[in-house]
Amino acid sequence: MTRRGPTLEDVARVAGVSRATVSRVVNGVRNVDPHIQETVRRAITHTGYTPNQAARSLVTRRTGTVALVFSADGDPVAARVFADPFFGRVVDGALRFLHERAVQPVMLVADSAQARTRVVDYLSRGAADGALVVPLDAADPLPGMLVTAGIPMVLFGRPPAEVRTGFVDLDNAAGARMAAAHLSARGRRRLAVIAAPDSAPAARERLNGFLEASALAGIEEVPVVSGRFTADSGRRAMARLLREHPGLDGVFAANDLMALGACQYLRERGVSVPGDIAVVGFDDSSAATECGPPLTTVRQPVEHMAAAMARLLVEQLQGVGATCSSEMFEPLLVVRESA
Amino acid sequence: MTRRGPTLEDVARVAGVSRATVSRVVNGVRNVDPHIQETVRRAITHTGYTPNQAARSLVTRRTGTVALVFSADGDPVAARVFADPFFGRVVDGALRFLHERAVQPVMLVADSAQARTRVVDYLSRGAADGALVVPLDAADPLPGMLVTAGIPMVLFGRPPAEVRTGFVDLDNAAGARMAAAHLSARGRRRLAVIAAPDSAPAARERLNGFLEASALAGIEEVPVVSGRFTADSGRRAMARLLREHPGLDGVFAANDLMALGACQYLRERGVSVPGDIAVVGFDDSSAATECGPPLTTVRQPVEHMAAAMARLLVEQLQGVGATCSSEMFEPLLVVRESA
DNA sequence: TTGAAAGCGCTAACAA
DNA sequence: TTGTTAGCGCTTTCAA
Repeated sequence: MTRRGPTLEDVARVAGVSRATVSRVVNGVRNVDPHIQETVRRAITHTGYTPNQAARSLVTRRTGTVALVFSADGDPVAARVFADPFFGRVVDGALRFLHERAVQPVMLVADSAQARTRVVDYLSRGAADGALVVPLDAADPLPGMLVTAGIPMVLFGRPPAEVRTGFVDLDNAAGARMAAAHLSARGRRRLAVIAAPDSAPAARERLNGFLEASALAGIEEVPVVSGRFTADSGRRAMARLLREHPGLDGVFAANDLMALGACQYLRERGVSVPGDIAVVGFDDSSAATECGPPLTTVRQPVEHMAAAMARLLVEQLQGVGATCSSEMFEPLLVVRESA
Repeated sequence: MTRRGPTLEDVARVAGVSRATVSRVVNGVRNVDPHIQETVRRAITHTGYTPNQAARSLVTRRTGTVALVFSADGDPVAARVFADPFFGRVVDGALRFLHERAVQPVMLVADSAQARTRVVDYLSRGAADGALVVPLDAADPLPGMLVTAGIPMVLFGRPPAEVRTGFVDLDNAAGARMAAAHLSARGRRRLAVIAAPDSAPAARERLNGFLEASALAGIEEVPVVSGRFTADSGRRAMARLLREHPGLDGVFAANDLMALGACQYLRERGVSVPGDIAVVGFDDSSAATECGPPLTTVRQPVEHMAAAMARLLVEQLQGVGATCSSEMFEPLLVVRESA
């Protein structure tokens, strides 16, 4: 199993030059006689030479690789990540950018304490130059661990205050304001919110933005019930809202999955959406289109955000950017049938 | 940006021993005095030492890393891979196995000629020890390229005859025969198939198996419409079948996502499933249970297959297994409500 | 059981 | 413009 290919030395011998010259040709350093360059190239194809990454990294302290990490605190990440096109959009945006920069992206999954340790190890050993981290839950300990380990990284979503790192994020409050404006423009006056735990900063911003815009529209009393980002928690929240506030005509949920749960519950109870109650979600994930009826929701420009995340990391690695720069993005209201 | 941590040398100095001894402790080689072991361990935590992967790989010719590659010949892989729970199961099965063997899996995406070259380069340079390749189309050139480059690899699905490599595969024809037998046992006689492009050998085997078993049951005329493995293509195929063959009472789709799309369409048109038309899928992915009604489907033991793929590769890397061993798996009919 | 020393294959100063 | 040389940090003989 010891694949031992030709080395620089071998190529040098064949080409009749020194190792250094071959290295220069391989790495495209100028100041090499075009004629010799040609000879060396021939020798390279002739020998079938491929650079050894380990040897290279040992001296450059670089791998040319960046990790894209999907991280969650408890459940199997794979089942979640590979069932929601949202993540496909993240991958697409990040990979496209990195490819253009000749940086090789590798994807990692961290869905247990053990897996997190392994990921931190992997990066600490220098197997990749930095990490783009997509945490599925706000309470995820991985970002903190990476900061502590001194790994260059950029996060998808604003980190907790104590974790100092670069990130990209959406103007969640603005998105929520759009949702409120849309509902009130459609004449809905008795609004409610299915929010999410305060531990997720994005969730709080969405709630606050919605309340703010409702107030501006003259709607003061807006009942709030908290869910946990899951469809099931959404349906439960909807049940409670319906029980305690029977006159509702509009609901905003802090993500699509909860909006989906709410719609399911309403449909089962014979409440028409949007006839009786209009529902607006957030994310524009696959759940939005699969919902019955398709969700009106607030869309994040995920691909752009992912590309920006990659750019921030690359700049940081090149020593151009700061280690903590961040970038904000604007959401977009997508009107479908639910509101 | 030159993260330069403590080295073996530093630890050795602190512990008052030689580099070699520290190396032995780090790598758990026996024949080290327990007392000294303790001292070294203390020195390691004290200095915050982490091994340098490049230096290590340079001498061992190993990275302890294996690549899981998703590969397709044309379209953006990410959008497809991250929308089909099937791939989540592959990832889950492979990762679980590799984690237990202390092998770090990294996932790569190869969806263009350029990306393929990069993946081959990545592996040729020794950034990972081998590859588990999941080709989305049969015409995919990547497996051939990797064989040529001498990269240890195992494929998901049987490769073309000219590509000599290890693989795992499902008896797709047998699964499709089960589907046909089930439908005809339930008294369905007017069957149709939502197939997939011939470029996917698994898809062709499923189609052939179904037609073969239908013929055996005395059902000769079976209309076939091709989808592209997505829910949306499934709903479109269903629409066409319904239009062109209004008397259908049973449909077999080459994967669950297309079956799901078909069910959605039927429901919308007020066609009862399975009352009017029975639907059978293939895969038993999470789409099967999320479908309304839950899908009767042919289950692939995907996790087992992926684990086997990982095992074959690891054995090959350890010099235990042959470079070309393969393993076949049997499908299982899972009867739910749709047929 | 431990240490000394020889590389692994490459890049990058520095000389020529 | 090219070659010489000194490491990068680690594992692994080989002696002691």
